[in-house]
Amino acid sequence: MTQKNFKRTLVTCALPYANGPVHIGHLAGVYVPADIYVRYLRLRGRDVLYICGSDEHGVPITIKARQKGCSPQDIVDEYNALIDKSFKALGINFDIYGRTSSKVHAANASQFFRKLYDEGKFVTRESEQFYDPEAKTFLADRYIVGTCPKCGAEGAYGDQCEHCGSTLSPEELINPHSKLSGAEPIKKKTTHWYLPLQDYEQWLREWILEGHKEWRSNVYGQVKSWLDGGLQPRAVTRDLDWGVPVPVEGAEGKVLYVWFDAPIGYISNTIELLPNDWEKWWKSPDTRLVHFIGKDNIVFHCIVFPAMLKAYGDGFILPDNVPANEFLNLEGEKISTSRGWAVWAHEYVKDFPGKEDVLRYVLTANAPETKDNDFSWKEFQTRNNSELVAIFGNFVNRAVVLTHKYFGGKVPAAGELMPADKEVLAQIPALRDSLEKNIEGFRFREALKDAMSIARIGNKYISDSEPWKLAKEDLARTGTILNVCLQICADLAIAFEPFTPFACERLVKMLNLPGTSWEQLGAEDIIPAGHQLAEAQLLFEKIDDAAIQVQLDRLDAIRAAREAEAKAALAKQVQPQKEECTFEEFEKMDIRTATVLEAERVPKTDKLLKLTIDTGIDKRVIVSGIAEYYAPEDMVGKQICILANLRPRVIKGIESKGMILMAKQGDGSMRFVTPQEVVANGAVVG
RNA sequence: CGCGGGGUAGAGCAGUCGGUAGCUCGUCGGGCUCAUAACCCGGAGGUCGGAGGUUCGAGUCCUCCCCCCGCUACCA
Repeated sequence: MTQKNFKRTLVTCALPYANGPVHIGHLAGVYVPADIYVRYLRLRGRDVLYICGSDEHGVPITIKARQKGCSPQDIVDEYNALIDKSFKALGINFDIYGRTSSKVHAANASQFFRKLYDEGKFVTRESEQFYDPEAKTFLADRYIVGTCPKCGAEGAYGDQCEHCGSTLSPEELINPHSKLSGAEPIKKKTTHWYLPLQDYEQWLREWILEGHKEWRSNVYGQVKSWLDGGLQPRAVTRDLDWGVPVPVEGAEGKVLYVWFDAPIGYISNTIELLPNDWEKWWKSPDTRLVHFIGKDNIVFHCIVFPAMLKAYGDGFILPDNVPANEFLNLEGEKISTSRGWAVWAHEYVKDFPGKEDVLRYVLTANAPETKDNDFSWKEFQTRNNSELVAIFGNFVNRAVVLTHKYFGGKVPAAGELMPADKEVLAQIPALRDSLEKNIEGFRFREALKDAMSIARIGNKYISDSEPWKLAKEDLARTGTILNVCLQICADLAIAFEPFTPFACERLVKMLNLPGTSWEQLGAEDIIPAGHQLAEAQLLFEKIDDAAIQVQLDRLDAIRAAREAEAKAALAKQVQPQKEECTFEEFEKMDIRTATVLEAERVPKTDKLLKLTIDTGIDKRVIVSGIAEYYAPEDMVGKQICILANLRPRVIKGIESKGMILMAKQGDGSMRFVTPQEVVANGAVVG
């Protein structure tokens, strides 16, 4: 895929937003594939720089800080540290994990803006936006809530009603109020700077649509769609007090919009790491720039950021590829940070110590490279037990254990190779070739299969040649076979390094190798005869059902909590007021207190109770549909209110004379209306 | 609404230029016993979302429709 001879590769990963931990969706979409790519390039001795960091500005962080009663800085400090730690624990070691709240970034982003500003690359626009007079801040549509004009549901957002799904604008909301302070938003004029993207349309067209037809279809298609639709000026500033201040006089209270701010973070973080040498990575045409991102980020990395860099000029290079992944679901449902539906990286490393590779492996084997995919704990277990343990780990164990058994752990010399041996050894270079092509073409799922094929070949070879049988009559031949097996083990240590680095480190130790390099992969003499192996140890261990059940239970609990919450929200929903009625109409209703004397279920019904009650004027029977909420024995002796003069009606063969008054909630549940203190039966309510 | 990606065996995925549908796991049967009840061989299982069309021939091209996910809420 590489058309040019690049001298070095700059790899960036989407900056995680520092208002929550990272989860498996982030890992599968961006960080694991990027890490595989970087490890591979390093193993090949290529010059690579690997950049990431937290994205720490923007409205949601200020909201979260307000909710928690702390400063935005406290929030980002917490998550920056947590995320950084999670990545390291999973073997994802960036050259720098920076942050957009750093001084270096503030200076760099500010300078970047200022240059474009000075050169007239922006346009300004005045617009009216909603403003919260109490919180003294402008409000995004999302932070204005009110009653939906279409379905009447409460709590509809300024952009959409989640109850009926209609798309709204804040103007349409009935009784709009700020989610922050509850105040009614007012409209206020404000001026912002915009990057006129349409000016770059033709250039983008040529650069991507003509020049990068090799990009993934989802990326290419998305870009084409945007370009065909026509580009609009895009705001690069916002009214907010958290962010990089707009470095222009009279722009107090304005900061750089995060999407302008964040990608510059890639550059800032490079500057922070290499203050004197960073330009080589960003301004040399022989540097290859690759952005790893998720599909929601395509527009920003393929259109907005390149347009920014183009506008800035000064030799900035553009991405050579943007291998965006689709999304990963969890147990069939969309991953959601706000709803807690996720597997968090920091919790995983706590729950599965020493199994960092397993997650890396599973997320790669099932990576959402071409479409959204699903992560399930059952699959996680199966892939560990049937693939990592049974195929990879087991093969290594077979080879090493046999070497210890027959040769005291010393690598036996290879005698004359038989056709079967040669055939096996010949397959490795072919797989290496495929592996290289797949990784360099960003097909990591395929590449992982290639690596696993090496272990499959090993298992087949050792089964077919049965060295444990030969050991009795022909120890030399046994030695040759084991020598081949051990070379394959060494191949595995190299080929799997990008995918499962921790296991490969253990394997290298077991094989007692000084180190590995990609160039050795496929050679027939990676481990010399006579070389002493270390003791056999298991590369991977089985994961039992109990460990999986713990995770499934946790998810069930989240699901249950969410359903309970939804139900509670439903219960709160209030019916609109009924049509006006006259006093005379009300007077006609004979509402009075009564006491339940007897209660029994009506046979063959789910909801009905037959109640015998004392109304003060008589004892009568009322059939009521409350059995789902009250058991008969709870009813006896209770004082309630009834509508006494309701026309009698036969229900299930029982004449019901009147109606029990119930308070009915939005979710359908009911409660009695009972006098606060016991009163005489027959007291008229009115 | 529009646009982009996707809809292929029980599950998860490949299918490059159109030429009798593949891979991994699971499942069933057999073999082996060195190995973490692991490994090896074989079988069963798909009208390739639906309907039309082009073609000697279509999962692969064209048209229409249905479903899922994104692009609009800074959730990769």
